Amino acid sequence: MEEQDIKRAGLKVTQPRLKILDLLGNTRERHLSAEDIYKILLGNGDEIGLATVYRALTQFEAAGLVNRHHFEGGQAVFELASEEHHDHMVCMRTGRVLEFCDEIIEQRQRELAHQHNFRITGHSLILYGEFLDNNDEKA
Amino acid sequence: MEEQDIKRAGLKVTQPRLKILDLLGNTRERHLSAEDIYKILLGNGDEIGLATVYRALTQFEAAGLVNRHHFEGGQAVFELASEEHHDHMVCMRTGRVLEFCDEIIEQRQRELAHQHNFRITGHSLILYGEFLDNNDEKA
DNA sequence: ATTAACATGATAAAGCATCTCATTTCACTC
DNA sequence: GAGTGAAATGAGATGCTTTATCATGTTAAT
Ligand SMILES: [Zn+2]
Ligand SMILES: [Zn+2]
Ligand SMILES: [Zn+2]
Ligand SMILES: [Zn+2]
Repeated sequence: MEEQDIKRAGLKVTQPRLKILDLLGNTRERHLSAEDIYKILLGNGDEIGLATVYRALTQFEAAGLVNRHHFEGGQAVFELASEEHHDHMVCMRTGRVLEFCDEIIEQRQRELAHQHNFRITGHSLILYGEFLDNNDEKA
Repeated sequence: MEEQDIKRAGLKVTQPRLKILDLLGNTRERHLSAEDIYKILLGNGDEIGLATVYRALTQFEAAGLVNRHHFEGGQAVFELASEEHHDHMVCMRTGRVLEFCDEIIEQRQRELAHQHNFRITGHSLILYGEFLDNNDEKA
């Protein structure tokens, strides 16, 4: 339950925080910008401020509830943190985002880091391009 | 010669453009932000505007002379385009950047894209962390 | 040298994100 | 359930990076 997540993060359980987590968990587009979230909630008739959305997302990120990604051009996007790590393919035509995780790549990153005496704390792998089939925004 | 590069890009050969390309080619820190470049040139006694730096870099990027990267936090960084592609390890402690290229990872990216009917037009792979040896800013 | 197109740079403006602060809400006690 | 202090909210101001505007200056070809 979202309430437990918020409490575990050492934060008060408030309406804005619940609304944001609920939205992130129940939208079909996993990756939303702060402004997306703000506008969707406003559209739902909820009262919320953009500053609150940014604040909550930053706190959720610090607590490991949410991940932030900087896709090319524009705002950062946020998604509910999933158990297993993944990277992203981003369609420059439709905005569609596909998640993937490849153990060969992940392993290779660790090897390269080790070779260079580098301790990895995080990484970002994003493939930009376009999907050749057209089942993009259909159902 | 930088003059040829600029002409080939369909741009007029001007002092600011020459200075910027020259700086990018002759500094030991390959990866510089627009403001870095602006300040270094000012410090050299050159007269230049920040807007010109941004404009020139954007034009150089469009011409393939320069690559832009969005490392975490803050400004984009620019570097002279090298013949062969590479990715980056970024030290969060010192700012040191190490370039690498791993054919296994590159190949795997192509395979994954193909599997998902995705045509890659570009990608970004950045490892964040810290170097464990301390030969960071020495020599 | 003339000229027309292009480039420059100071400043304004845009876009994204964070900060400020007066007011409200939460969580806990009695 | 009312009282209380701490934390959170939201409107707006502010900050930071980047782009747009536009009057002036420069380039390159005649
Ligand atoms: Zn990964
Ligand atoms: Zn994702
Ligand atoms: Zn690569
Ligand atoms: Zn590089």
